[in-house]
Amino acid sequence: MAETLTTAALTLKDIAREAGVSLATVDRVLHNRPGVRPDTVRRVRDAIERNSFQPHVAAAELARGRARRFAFVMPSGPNPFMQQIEAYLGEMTAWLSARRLNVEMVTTDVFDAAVLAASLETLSGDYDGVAVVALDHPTVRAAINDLVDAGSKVVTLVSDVPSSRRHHYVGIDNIAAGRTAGALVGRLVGGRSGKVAVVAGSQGLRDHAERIFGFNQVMASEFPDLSVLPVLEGRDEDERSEQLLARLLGRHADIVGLYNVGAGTQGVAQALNNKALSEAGRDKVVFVGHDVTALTRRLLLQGVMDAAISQNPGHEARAAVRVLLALARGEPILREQEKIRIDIVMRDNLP
Amino acid sequence: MAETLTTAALTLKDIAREAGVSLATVDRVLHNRPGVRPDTVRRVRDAIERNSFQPHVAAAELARGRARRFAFVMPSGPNPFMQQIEAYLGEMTAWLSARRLNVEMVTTDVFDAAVLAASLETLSGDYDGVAVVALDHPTVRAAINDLVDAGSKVVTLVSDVPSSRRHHYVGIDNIAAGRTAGALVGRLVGGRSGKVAVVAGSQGLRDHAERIFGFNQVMASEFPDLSVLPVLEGRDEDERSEQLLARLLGRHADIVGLYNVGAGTQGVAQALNNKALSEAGRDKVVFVGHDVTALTRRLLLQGVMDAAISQNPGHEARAAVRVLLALARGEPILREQEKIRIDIVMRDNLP
DNA sequence: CTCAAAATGAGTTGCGTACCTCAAAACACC
DNA sequence: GGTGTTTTGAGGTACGCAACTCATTTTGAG
Repeated sequence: MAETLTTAALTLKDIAREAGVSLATVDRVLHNRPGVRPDTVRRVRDAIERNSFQPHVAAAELARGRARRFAFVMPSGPNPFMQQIEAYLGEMTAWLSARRLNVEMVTTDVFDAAVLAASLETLSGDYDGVAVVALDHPTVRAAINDLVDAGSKVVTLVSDVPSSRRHHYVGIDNIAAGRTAGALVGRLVGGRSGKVAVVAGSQGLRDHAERIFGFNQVMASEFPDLSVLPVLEGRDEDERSEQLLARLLGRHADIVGLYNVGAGTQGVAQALNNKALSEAGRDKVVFVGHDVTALTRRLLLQGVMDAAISQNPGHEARAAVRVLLALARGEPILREQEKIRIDIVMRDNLP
Repeated sequence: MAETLTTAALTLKDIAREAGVSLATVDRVLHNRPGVRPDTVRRVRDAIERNSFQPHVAAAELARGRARRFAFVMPSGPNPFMQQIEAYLGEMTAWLSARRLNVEMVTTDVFDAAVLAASLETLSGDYDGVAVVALDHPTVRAAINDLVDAGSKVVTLVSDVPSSRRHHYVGIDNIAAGRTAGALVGRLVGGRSGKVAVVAGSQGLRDHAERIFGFNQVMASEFPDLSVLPVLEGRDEDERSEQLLARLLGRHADIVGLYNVGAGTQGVAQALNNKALSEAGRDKVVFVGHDVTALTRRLLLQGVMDAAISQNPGHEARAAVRVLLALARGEPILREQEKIRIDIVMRDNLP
């Protein structure tokens, strides 16, 4: 009827007694300090293991004294998604200062490898942890590795650099996101056959490329009645996206679906809402895009957009902080908790 | 370019000096202990406010000494959703014991108000916090209020008792969940017209009733071509659900959609997979249900089920612990973080 | 066996708060 | 003014660990 999930509360002193050594030696083992025989190390580790001893977080935190410094390296442009991340970090201030954590925002041009790498270099050695929205480029990869070597914990945010030695990635699986978009477009089109348009920022961006890959995968294998048109590269700009898409819609009368991979949503929506189009009596185009912002929220409510694939920015911000903290403390990471899920947002489950 | 989100690290001593009182007095104010003139209380509060002082969580936790005890009151039956919650709590053991938190599972018949209330009464006074999957019934409400009066922090889990004085509810908005299910069934049916079946556990359960309400709302207002059949009450049992549904499918040849509100999924799926049905050359029935379990996962992959509305059980378990801890510490709750979102899970974004 | 180096023990201090005691001061009341 | 009560100050101890010093023991190489 009742079952306890936790163990007794041992202290380092107990471990020392168990292992037959002094507190000083346990301390040396626990912090990988030199001057302990391998044999003794093993005995201490065994005692810790046997009793599944967990150092008291509060005591450890209190004893170390100095506060921890984390840096968030974010794009400098007016990106709503990033602004939301900043906003959520702002909401955590009480939480952060109660734990004596200092979080600093560093903005930079994350799309220029050299600039980004330079920004990262300036942080070297000064921070316990760094979260960075990273471009996947050799220069950036080197900068990240340098940070790691300097002792910082590094977490990539939103966009990963898998070839670097970063400690963790906080963000979604973009291939799965693309697959989900594909499934949604296919299903929501509802059996009609026709063409599907894809608008992306650039196929050079890792996350965009991966999403397109996943999207095509699903379309090819599961919706043979739908054919995907060549990807339009709108560079995440509204005007350009609108023009390209408008032209495409003009050329193909049988477009029934649209996947907008990145930003430029405003332009895409305008191209879809074009008067000439609706007057031609064409079917509604199923429109699936990314991220819940003020704009996409409105479009979903209006029925212009049918579904948004969303990675909760608040969750990303908080997860990044928690992961950095856990890494800095040497605690295990709750992988399930820190995993960023792919949310499907439709009108009725708008958050 | 760089911006800090946190404030200086003051201590209680600083506040005492600021307010012109001694440490003891600050302590009395902070813990609402008696024996301080209202005027002095104000001076201390002002000093705290002015400096936006935050007590050091780690120090407070260390000083109080004794561990905190939390109880989770859960249904005793073999409910996969609840089992997942237990499993996720199990994964947190390291996290919990590092914070000296004791979590105990108490199983009981949560569907019997008297039994549940009795279980709650036995916990009175012994726990810092209680999370309970609660039936909304006057007896239970009273028991919850008693717990609150005895000094425990109380959180309702999955199913709420809004009229009680519980401190927090960790779970989804079930009306919105029903609306989402409605939108999914409607959209995935893809323009066909016909009838929609609804299978629930019982309309007496608050969460089921709310889901049905939301579902009907959307169906009525947005999908006039679909008519919802009277709700089948399967009592969350497989056999009963299967029989009822099979009979209904036999009577109505034009059922195109199905919403399974609660459990009994196995039976529902079997009724749908009935040979006689497929041999009759009928269209596929769009099937939307709740929760991602081993079973629904399989059904989604097989294409039998089209979408699952999910409230992430891991998230619920962790949120309940975090909320109880924050309440016990007197910390503010990060509402955005602890809000349980309604996830739409389809084959391609299976977690 | 000798001696230096390596390993270990014993101990201290401090982190910021909770919680407690006891004495002193301020106050209210008659 | 004296009395009793309320309010405040001063100080101590404890929590579990990090980080450090210094003395002592053990070890291994010559």
